[in-house]
Formats: sequence, structure tokens, C-alpha cells
Amino acid sequence: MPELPEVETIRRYLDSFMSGRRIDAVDHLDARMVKRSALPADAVIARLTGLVVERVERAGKFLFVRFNAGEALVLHLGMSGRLVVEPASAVFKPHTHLALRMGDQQVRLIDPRRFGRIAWSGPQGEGATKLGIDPLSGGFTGERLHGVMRGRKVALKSALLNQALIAGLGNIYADEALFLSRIYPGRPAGSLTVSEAQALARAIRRVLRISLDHRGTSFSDYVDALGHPGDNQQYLNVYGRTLQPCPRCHHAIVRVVIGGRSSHFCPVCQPKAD
DNA sequence: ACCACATCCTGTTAGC
DNA sequence: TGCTAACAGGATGTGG
Repeated sequence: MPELPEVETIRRYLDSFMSGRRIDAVDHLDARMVKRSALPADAVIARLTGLVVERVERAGKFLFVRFNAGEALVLHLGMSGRLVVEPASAVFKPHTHLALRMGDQQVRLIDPRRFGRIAWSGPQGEGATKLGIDPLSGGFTGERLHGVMRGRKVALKSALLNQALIAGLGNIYADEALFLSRIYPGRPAGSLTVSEAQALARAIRRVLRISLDHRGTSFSDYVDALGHPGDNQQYLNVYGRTLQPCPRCHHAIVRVVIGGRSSHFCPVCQPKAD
């Protein structure tokens, strides 16, 4: 499932491929993927055709294909979305919902579960979602994280997944960061001390940076814009490792459901109370 | 403002 | 072996 490192890996390639190039045609756009958009599907097609891409940006897990005048095509990969560059002559893979023709290539969005999203964002950011701080930005400090969590009764794990608080973490990296900082995921978010928040902020930056260095984590769906899987899955400590030994103490990794999402942790290294 | 819960969706896997 | 049911989860809408 694409989280910040996966989306950023795709962004880097798409930015180099699309910047300064024209969208010659919108060869396909499935209106079912257009959600919370400043323009309806037909108008998105009309507006996109012939535009020259300025650059491709990322905010949290969202991609913005930006044009002049501040307008942008908003893309989100949801759970199972892929964004790939393929020859325009190649047969569509199943569940292809968008095809932007640029020369003899197409930028294609493929998303079996259709949890992803295509939207138009106007000059004032209409159609964009309000997001919290980006954890790879300079402003993401332990003090800032502590301030964001203060007063919250919800489980820390759930708060880490709330994109309005921190933008970019998903289930994998939330579990990994909590493991590295040795914090129990079910703790109320507001119970975080300043020193714990500093350790957690460091761990979040670390897991995201390491994954980015490995071009993301691939379980089943994720591939980069050239169709290659990431390599980071072999570096995960707890996610998807239920009943396997903790890399630090060898106790069995536990899986519980927190806020409706599976959470993996070591009950020895991440105790409920100290 | 905050939080719990349901909803969307289909490929994969577990269970009978 | 073949069918059915459970499961995976990011963002959002609703209702408390």
C-alpha cells in the first residue's frame, strides 16, 4: 500500500518524465475515480488536454501534477493504485482508469480496488485535502509532534494514521516507527511525553528515509513508475511479521487491531506501561 | 473539536 | 477440488 516513501519514489520519476512536457491527449479517464474534485470528469478531460506540466509535487500521500496558474491534477493511489509510464501502444492492464498521452508514452493509473482518487484542484486549492505536517519537512520536530498529540485520547497508532495531523504515514511505517521508539501503539496519543515524542519523531524520519533509500516497500501491489517493486520489505522489523521473533529480544511479534487496523508490535520491547 | 464506526472495492487466502 | 467468507486498509461521511 503506497505510503510516503512509495509516493515520493513515484513522484521523483514522474517529475523528471512529465515536467515541461505537454499532455497531448487524455486517452482514458474513468469518471468513477473522480471524487471530491473541483471539476467533474468531462471538464477535467477538457481542461487537461494540451496543458504543459510545470512539475510534479507531493503532499503526504497525494501527488499534484501542477500547471501554471496554480491549477493541478490531484492523484491518490489509495490501497492498490499504481501510476506507471507505458508505451501508448501497449494494451491496457485490467483496472486502468486514466491514460494521459505524452508523445508515444502514456502515464497510466491502474487501481483494482478503486480506493484511489483523481481530482482537479483550482488556483485556490479547491479539491485538495487539508493535511498535517510532512514528516520529512524541516519543521517536523519532537516538540511539534508532542504539540500535535497533546490532549488526544485516541490510540497513538490511530493518531499517527490521521493525515490531518501528520501527512504520509500509513499502517506499515506507523508500526515500524513505534517499534523503533519502543512505544506501545495502544497508548493514548496525549500521554506522549516530550522525550518520547522526540524519540518517535526521530524514528518516523528514520523509517521513512530508509524506505525511500530502498525505493519503497512492496508486498503485492506497489511498483514504481517503471513497474519495479521496492526493496524495503526485507528491512521491516514488525509489520506483517506476526509470531516471528522480535529482531531485538526474540519474543514473538503480536498482532492486535487498533482503530480497526492491524497493528504489529513486540510486547516486551513495547510494554503497555513501564 | 474530537472520536467511533461504517463505507467503498476486489484480489487473495483461509476454511469447510 | 470447489465454493464461500473473511480479510486487507486510506480517506471520508455520519452521528454521538
